[in-house]
Amino acid sequence: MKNKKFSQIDASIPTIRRLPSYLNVIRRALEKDLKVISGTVIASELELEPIQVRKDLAVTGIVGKPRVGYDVKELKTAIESFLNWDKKHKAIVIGTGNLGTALIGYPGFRQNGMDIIASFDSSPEKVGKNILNVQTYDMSKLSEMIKNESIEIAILTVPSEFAQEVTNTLVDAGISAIWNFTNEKLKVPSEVLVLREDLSSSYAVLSVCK
Amino acid sequence: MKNKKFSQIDASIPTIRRLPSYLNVIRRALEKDLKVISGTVIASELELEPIQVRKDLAVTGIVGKPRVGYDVKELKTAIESFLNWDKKHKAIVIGTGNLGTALIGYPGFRQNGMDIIASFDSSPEKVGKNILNVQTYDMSKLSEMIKNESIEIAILTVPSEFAQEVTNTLVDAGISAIWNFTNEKLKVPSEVLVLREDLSSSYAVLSVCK
DNA sequence: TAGATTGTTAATCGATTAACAATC
DNA sequence: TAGATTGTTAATCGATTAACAATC
Repeated sequence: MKNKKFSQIDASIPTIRRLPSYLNVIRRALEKDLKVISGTVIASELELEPIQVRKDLAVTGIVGKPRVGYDVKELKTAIESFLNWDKKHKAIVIGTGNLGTALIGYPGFRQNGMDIIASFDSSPEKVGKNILNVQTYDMSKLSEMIKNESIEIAILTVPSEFAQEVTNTLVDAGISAIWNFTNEKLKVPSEVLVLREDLSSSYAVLSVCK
Repeated sequence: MKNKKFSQIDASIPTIRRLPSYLNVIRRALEKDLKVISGTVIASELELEPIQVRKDLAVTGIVGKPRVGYDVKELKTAIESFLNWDKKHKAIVIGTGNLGTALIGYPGFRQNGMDIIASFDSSPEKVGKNILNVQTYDMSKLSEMIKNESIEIAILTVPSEFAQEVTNTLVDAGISAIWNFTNEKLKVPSEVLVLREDLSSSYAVLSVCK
């Protein structure tokens, strides 16, 4: 694989967010045994502009062939590598309600390097249970697990009123990224990355846009 | 409530997405019996720029008082009305797995006008079950329900491989908005609004941004 | 070859931020 | 009154889109 120049981390968030869709299309092309795929084709499948696809793909360092397109295998590798989806990312889920359980089973995670190694809940009847081979522990074990297992991502699906309290524990234990599925605005030190998955804001878009 | 001029629907998507957070802060202020709140205070609670908050709030038609801020009750009403959260929106959930079940129970929906009146599943052992007073029906009833009950929003949480098939049924029955929780790019006619809730793209951001 | 596609440089578009007069 | 905050107009910033030469 020729990476030629290493393009700095100059990918915008919108670009990063589109890459998984490209990867979907490309993986499907690979299943169909296509050797080569053009930005034009990817764009039309996703109803995007070809120029946007080309610009986005460029950040992964891929080099295409004029008139032909991109080598499918090479492109798959380039995107996976750019996204770090070719490496394991240890994660935990905090709160094993329906949402937490759904996320543990989400196929798009495991397929792409996310390794959920444990879940946590404060309810005694959930502790000790096993969800798709993921063991549920008591909250008191949270801190220890983060420290000992070098967890990268904490997926937070507890009820909103406990969100900040749990976050404080996570931060003290040295977590580096929190995926926040609650409606709470979390207060964290600047070195901790919080990504908010905000269903209310999406619902707002639906409500306004008809 | 003085709405003065009716500002066209010239709110950007990012603005619309921020409004629910403002509403959260404002509702909390109301619980504390505050009469008035400034954009500066809202901004600092959410770690945003005051100018952004003022600009965003302006789209709701609210008029503040220099040196004082906004009337809390008036502002709450203005945002709720702008978002159409003061009206009922009939919705259905298709696919009552863990994710569908979680969404049926999501408090931020019911509180803000979303009225989930039914759910659908293809598995016989789920049909007839009751989740938080929401009845699960067989998929064969889907089309009829949409037509008879004037459903506005279909929340799609079926496995990806059935997403397009179900979508076709929804579109044929005359749905106007689909909230797509699958990874599938849905093909719909241009008059149907599809909002994709894309966990893969968020996971990509987390993976790249450390 | 002719023509489709890439990749780069420039133009456009839209959202965020800054500046500041008006105001209570 | 003095000073904090609003709301408007202008400037900046960044992402998307357009144009086009290079190329296989």
